[in-house]
Amino acid sequence: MYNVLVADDHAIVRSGISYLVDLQSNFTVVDGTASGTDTYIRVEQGGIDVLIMDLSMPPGENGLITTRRIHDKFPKVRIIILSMHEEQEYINKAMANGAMAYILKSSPDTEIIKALQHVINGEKYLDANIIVSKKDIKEINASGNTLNLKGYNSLSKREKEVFPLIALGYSNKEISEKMFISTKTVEAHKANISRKLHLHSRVDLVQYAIHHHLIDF
Amino acid sequence: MYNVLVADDHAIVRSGISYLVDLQSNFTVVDGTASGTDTYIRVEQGGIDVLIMDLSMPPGENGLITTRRIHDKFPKVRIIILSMHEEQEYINKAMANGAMAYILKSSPDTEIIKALQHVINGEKYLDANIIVSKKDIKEINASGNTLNLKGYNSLSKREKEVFPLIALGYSNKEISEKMFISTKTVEAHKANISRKLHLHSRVDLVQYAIHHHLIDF
DNA sequence: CCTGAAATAAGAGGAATCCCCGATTTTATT
DNA sequence: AATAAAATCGGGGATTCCTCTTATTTCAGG
Repeated sequence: MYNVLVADDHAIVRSGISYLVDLQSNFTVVDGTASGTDTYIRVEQGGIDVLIMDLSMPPGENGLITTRRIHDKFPKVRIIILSMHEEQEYINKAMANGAMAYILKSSPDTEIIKALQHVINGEKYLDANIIVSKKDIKEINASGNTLNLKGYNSLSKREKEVFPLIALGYSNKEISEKMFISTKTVEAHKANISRKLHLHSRVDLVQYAIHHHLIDF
Repeated sequence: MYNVLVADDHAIVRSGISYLVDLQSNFTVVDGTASGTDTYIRVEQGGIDVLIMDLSMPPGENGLITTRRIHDKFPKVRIIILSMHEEQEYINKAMANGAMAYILKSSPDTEIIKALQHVINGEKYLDANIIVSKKDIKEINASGNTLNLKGYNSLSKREKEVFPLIALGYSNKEISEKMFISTKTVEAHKANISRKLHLHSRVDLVQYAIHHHLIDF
């Protein structure tokens, strides 16, 4: 019988997972935690074979850092990450920091069971619904090495003007007319923003703008 | 015996809620859905007394707009919103658009049970962990937060899926890959949305999506 | 069974964007 | 004054997007 700890900031999710895990004859959920620090403390107390953990548990320490800390001190604890994010970046980081399995919250319940069975056999497991391309892995490794911590403040005055307009859906032409400059200049600003902030698509720009409150809703 | 429909984009969460609800002697979960449009279609088919729904179900129609649509057409269906957001703004909008209860995902499971019992008695219910002032309650009852869905309802299911993706900045190609259709089909959906809602630019689309809460932030 | 809406998608032509390069002028800093 | 950064714009080719037209399949309603 393997003892399982469930870590998720949402009690409902903990209940759901606990129910699923307890249905398995060789697993039992012994506890639940709602934050990274609490999870670490609970693992420290011993008796945990498998940890099923969400990556995002605001506020406070997130699942990724907790994964790293627990894996360093208690390498025997198998960590299964249960996340809503299916971007390659999250998966890579989780696996690189000590996770043995990565499954999606949107996947059928059977994925958790599969992950449990794999990790107790010492095998890694990736959600069957995750599509991984070699190109993606290359891109992550390429961009991950060049860290830019400057962020938004590294943008110039003009770039800061252009940014929200892009996020709001204005075309290069519309922006150029609004600012009385050529579309070529808009292109330049746009490219500089993407380069400085390591954003590679319009979606990235929109998300960044939203999260940094460059646009109001 | 009351029939419950559970709507959440994460299968794990649906399982957890279903488990909890089925433990109650007078409630039974009859179905689960993962998107706003699917939820509406399921309610349309009948036999649903209570709907427990997440506010955020990307991509596609979100829970708020689905609440409004279902409440307009099927006012007898009691809607319980289960959300990760505890900001007053979300609560106000949900209640103003037809929800009978609002509970937090981070609350203990007992909150769902309390909400169920209240709504079948025709009473509204707010999560006990939410701090509400009397002033806030007045604001909840004010009608400023209600959505107007004249045009939106003329969109087809597929168009409602494409719309938020466009607003979030996805390119035709990215949308086509996400939905496993050709870029030509995406173009067709896009053109139909613009025609039906009389929106002529991407900015218009984004603004409409924001004001009608088609996208979650 | 017929009709219409919905979902799918192809072609063709022109507009816009993206991506590489380089260039000039203005502004700020040292 | 010298240097650096910012802001401006262009060329050219590849890609994508827009618009309009047409067409097939499926499916629900009368």
